[in-house]
Formats: sequence, structure tokens, C-alpha cells
Amino acid sequence: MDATAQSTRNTRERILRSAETLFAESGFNATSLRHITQAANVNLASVNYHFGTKKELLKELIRERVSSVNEQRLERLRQCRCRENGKPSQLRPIVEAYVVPMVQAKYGRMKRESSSPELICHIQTEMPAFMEEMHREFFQPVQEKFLEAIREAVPEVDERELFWRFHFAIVLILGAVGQRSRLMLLSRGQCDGEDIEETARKLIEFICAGITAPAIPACQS
Amino acid sequence: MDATAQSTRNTRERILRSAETLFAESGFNATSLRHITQAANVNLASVNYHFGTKKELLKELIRERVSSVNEQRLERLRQCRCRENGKPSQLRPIVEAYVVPMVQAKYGRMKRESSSPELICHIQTEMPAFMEEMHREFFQPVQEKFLEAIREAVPEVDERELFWRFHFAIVLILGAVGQRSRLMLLSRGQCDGEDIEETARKLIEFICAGITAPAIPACQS
DNA sequence: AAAAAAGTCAAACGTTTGTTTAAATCATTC
DNA sequence: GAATGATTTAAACAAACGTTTGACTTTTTT
Repeated sequence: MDATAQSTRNTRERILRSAETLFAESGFNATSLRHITQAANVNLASVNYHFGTKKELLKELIRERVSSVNEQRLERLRQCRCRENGKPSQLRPIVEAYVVPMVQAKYGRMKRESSSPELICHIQTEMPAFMEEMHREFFQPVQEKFLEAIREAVPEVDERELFWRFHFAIVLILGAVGQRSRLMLLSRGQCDGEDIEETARKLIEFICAGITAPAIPACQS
Repeated sequence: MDATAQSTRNTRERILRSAETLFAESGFNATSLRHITQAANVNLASVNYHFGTKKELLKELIRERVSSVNEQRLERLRQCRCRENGKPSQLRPIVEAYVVPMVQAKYGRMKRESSSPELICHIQTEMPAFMEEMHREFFQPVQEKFLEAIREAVPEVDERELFWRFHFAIVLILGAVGQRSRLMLLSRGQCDGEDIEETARKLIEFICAGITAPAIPACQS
């Protein structure tokens, strides 16, 4: 009867939306089911009813979000191939196709809302074993497609070298957004990470330069 | 009388050592005081006796570890300035001075032991508010010294640009070690992050290239 | 050797956690 | 419109958590 929050009836969706915000904000362990259900205005037991366990709720959440990012990444990669059809693509559009969908994957309409990189960054460091499963199922296939595309674009870079550098690129994408508070502190307020397009552009520049860096022979103090 | 573990009496040190290993492995929230004291072979209450609270134990731990890394970093930076005395230094030695002490800050003699980047990576994403305190107290001063040195080494890079790129460098150093399991999966076992010198070298290459990357005007899809 | 201080210990404290239960309510079907 | 299945609800569950307590032992000081 009353037009308050829970009248919408889609309890499942409300739980997912609260969970993704809170998980991205504070991680898995620090976010209790009571926090989630309270924020979602639903009963505590409904999480277990709809998802089974807390962990399966997280799994479902990641499944949703990563699938969306994956689709966008592959679509953009396809467009790369089309645009310069026949010849091997340039590096930058490929990196752009990988970076942009993840960086701009925000949820909620608020300015200071949480995002996919923040969520994944949290879970990655908090539950590495769990994340390995997710990696095999969701990340690996897409990453291998991009690795292949990059290998064609910069054949002068050694294959083993490329594994390292692509790994660095992924670390960078997740961390740059997930730890963006440091940028504010470091620059004493001169830079912030709010502008998504700016963040993506800087990331792309940095990653492209890193991937094409000349290899230096082993010699250091 | 018996020569078992706790006869050494340096309870405080044993707690610190267990804590740093377990915190680096599983983070703060997922590591209970009972895990720590069990691994250290000491009584549960001794943590509160010696450190007050769990959080202050962590603070003490970070204080120790970061101070050590800071000293090494500044000493190496001093050596940079000496070596090419008078003229502005090159970028690479500066980056090297920043990267190496952190990457090789391992504890324990086992091969697969945890390290400072892993610890900091965990706490950074898990307790950002707490980490801001630590940042102001420990990281900020050293980072500003390095920022200045880098600015002299690559004056052609815009100052605001440099904040971004140094932020990326820090993200990279922490994440490359903390998330090193991905490298194994990505390369299907062809690369691992066990070799510290190799890791440091690849990081230095990537970061130097990223910092000196040519700025590209804003245009993207 | 007595007194004082520092450290250790087992037990218990009150909270909070994820999950389960069984009754109540809603929606749909016959 | 009664019956059936799906969903919501309040209450309780055992387990684990960080912390405190007070008696006990060790070490240091006088």
C-alpha cells in the first residue's frame, strides 16, 4: 500500500544493487549481510533465500558486471579490426578498447558512486583464490583475445615480455581507479580521478608507452 | 624448561612476525588474533597486552616496514645525486631507487614468503581511511622527494601529468607483486613473479616508458 | 631475600557474524 | 474462491570475533 522503497517487489535486484555499492566501497568481509539488507530495505533472510550464501551473491554480482564489460570490450575490439580491415591494427585503439569499458563501468547515477574496477580491485586482493575461479571463467578468454591482437600490433615485443606488460596493464586499470584517493593526496588537490574520460586517456597513454618500451638488458645495482 | 617455540621469550617480536605474514596473505579483517597468536605460539591476550588493539598492532607493523623501505629509497636517491653530481640525474636510476627497495622487501627465509607490497596492497584497498593516515605520515614525504627528482630529470613532462604518472607507478609497484598470481595464469605458467630482480627490472622499464610517454590530445570514442 | 614490576595464562565478556527455521503473507492456478 | 506455490518476515542459532579480567609466574629492583 505505502509507496515506500520495498513496494517495488524486485527484492533480488535491490539486494544486488546495494551489495555492489557496499562491496566496492568496503570489500567483502567488512560488509555484512545486515548492512546490505538494511541499505536495500529488505529482510535479512532474503539474501539466503535468493542467493543461497553471501559468497554466491558476490559471484552472481561479478558474473553480471564482468559479462557486461566483456561484451563491450569485444565489441570495441571487433570495431578495431573492421576499421583497418585487412592490415594489423595499431596498438592504441586496442588498448583503448580494453581500458574504456572497464573504467567507465560505474553504477548508480551519483557523481561519487562506486565502480567495477573498485569492486574487482577489492575482491582481487581480498579473495585471490575465489578470484582465480572468476579469472578462468570470465577474464582469461577475453584477455587472451586482446593479447593476440596486441601481439599482432607490436610484433617487435617478445612474447614473454608481453605477458608481463599486459599483467601490468591490468594491475594499472584496476588500481588507478580503486586507489584514486592517493592521486588527490599526492597532488595536494591539483588532480582528482573524478573525470572518467581523463582517467581513461591517461591510462591509455601510460599503458601504450609501457607495452612498447624498449627492453633493457639485465644490469642493476 | 622445554625447548619448544615459546621459550624464546620475545613474545612481541613473534607476534609481529606472524602478523605480517598473515596480514600480507589474507588481509586485516580475514586474519583473526587467534590465527596470529596460534601461529606465533603465544597467548591470545598477549596481543592486547603488548599492542593495545589489533589495529595498533597493524600500525606498528607498517611503521616498521615502511620506515625500512623509506630509508633504503632515500639512500639510493642520495647515491643517484652523488654519482652524477651537479647535473640533473637521469630518470631510470631514480625510478630504480624507488622500485627496488619495495619490491625486494620480503620477510622470512622461505621462497614463497610474503612481502611488503603485498601487505600494503591489502591494507590500501581494505582500509583506505586508515591508509590515508599512514600516507601522510610515512609515504607522502618520500614520494614528494622523488617527485621533485623526477621533475628535474624529465622537465618536458607537465607537472600535473607527472602526478598522474607517479600515482600509476605506485599502483603498479604494489599491484604487480600483490597480484602476481595473475601473471602465472595469464601466461599459462610461462612467467612467474618469483624472481625479484626480474620483477624489478620489468617494472622499471614499464614505469620509465610510462612517465616519459608523449602526451596525446583529448580525442577518443 | 623481600618487594615491585612486567609478563603470561585460561577463562569469560558482550558483540557481531552468516545461516536456519517456521509461521505469515502474497501471488497464481484450478 | 479455495488451494497451491513463491516470497517475506521475525526470531533464534551456533560460531567466531576483539577485548577484558584476575590469578599466576617470571623478572627486575631495592
